[in-house]
Amino acid sequence: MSAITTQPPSILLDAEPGPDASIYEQILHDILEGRLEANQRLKVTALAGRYGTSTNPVREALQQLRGEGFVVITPNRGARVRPIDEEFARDIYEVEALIEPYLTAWFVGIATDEAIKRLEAVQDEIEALGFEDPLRHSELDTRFHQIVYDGHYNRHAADLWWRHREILRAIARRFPYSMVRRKEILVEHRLIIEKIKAHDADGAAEAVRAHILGSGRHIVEHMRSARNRRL
Amino acid sequence: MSAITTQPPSILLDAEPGPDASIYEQILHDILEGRLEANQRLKVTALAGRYGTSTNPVREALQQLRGEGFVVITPNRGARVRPIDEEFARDIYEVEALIEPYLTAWFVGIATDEAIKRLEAVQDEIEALGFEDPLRHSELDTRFHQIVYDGHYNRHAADLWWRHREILRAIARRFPYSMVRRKEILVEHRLIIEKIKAHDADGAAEAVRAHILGSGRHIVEHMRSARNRRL
DNA sequence: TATTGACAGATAATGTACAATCTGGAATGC
DNA sequence: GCATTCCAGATTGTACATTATCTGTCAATA
Repeated sequence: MSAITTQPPSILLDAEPGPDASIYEQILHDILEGRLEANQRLKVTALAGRYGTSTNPVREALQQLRGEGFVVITPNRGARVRPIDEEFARDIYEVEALIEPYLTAWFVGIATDEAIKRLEAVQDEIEALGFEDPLRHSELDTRFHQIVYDGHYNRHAADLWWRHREILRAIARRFPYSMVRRKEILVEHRLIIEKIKAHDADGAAEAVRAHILGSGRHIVEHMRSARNRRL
Repeated sequence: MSAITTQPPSILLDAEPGPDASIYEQILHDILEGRLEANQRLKVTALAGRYGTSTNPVREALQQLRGEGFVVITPNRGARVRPIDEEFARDIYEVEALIEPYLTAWFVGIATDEAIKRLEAVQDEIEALGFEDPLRHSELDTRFHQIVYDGHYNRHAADLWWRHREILRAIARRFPYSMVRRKEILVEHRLIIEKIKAHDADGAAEAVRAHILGSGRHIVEHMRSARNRRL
């Protein structure tokens, strides 16, 4: 997939979309959650029934999702869920390993003490939580990075990050963090904060890069072994 | 805007979409070409009339374009053309300055003599043409980079590049290259080829980065001065 | 008998027409 | 002058018609 920069970064986060949520949100949620699985055919009439509306809203939602890359549509043959496989995850991580350091480096230059405090507060909360509640952890982890990226002047890059993040979170949700990886995450976050506090833009960027690549390796290996188990 | 990786990278290139082209292609073409200008309201009935169909295909095309970020839709208020202004151009160039070096660096490792020959052939053609025909130049320039990026394993990144490229080409079409910039482009391309031939991945990446940033600066300055003239 | 190809019916996508709902602004009354 | 009401215009949702694709049957052939 690949698009430019979309509409509102659709803050759907983890919350279950209520019955008043748009068809788009519901379908996307079901895709990310795995309820609509990879390559599954998406028939408009079936979806219309499932979500209790007529076909047109479904058709439009599918077109939007296609534009965003979550759905593949073949003319006269309908839509399918775009499979989110290892390669795709790896591809996204590698792009993130470029974008996030770039976003971070700029943040270092403009970071206020107050912003850094917020960063530390979130990190404290993460450590206090200690991976008990995976959903909550994911939420906090997202907020950690959001503090850094949200104020960036490059909205396009920030939006790209958000889009990628949504996908990666959906994947990560399927796998628990290993004990080793948990420790690494904490260390990496602390290192990032440290570099930011020292106003070391290059160091912060490099720390973020390592953080992304570490997470990517971890997830991709998880996916691979899950796939092998299925064989 | 920001999406993931879309459908077929819709090879619309420069060719005028024929009457059999999809509504999506026609609208996108008209947006990139400037016929539908920034912030202009996109009324479904009007578009349906313009392209000779009913409203539904238009609605779906608009949703796809929204997913891709070319159109902004507000609930119950309809769609508008997303303005492609200086900031947006700059944002895209900066992201490209990250992605293209990354794509190039890998190419250096797998580049065959044959691929390098093709690269040089295109470059020869570019120099022979000498900016006479801007459209043809743009086409060749795209092909030059395409040779490098098309075979990359990271389809997501390659698709992102293509999407960005389409937009930047649409912008660049509005402005002629200055004499200085023309010379620079030729030099930069030759430098890139040279680094690739030397199997210097880092050098090639850096050369590409400089190339992108140079083009970006040139275009953004053009846009800025055009805007100032309008005031 | 097994394989292939054509045909037919079912199923689903795509396009058209229309109804319902919302928005924005003009007209009206205070 | 200001708020309210009302109406035109546009979006959004529903129903239906048309067209394309898929599947399974059946006959023809090797």
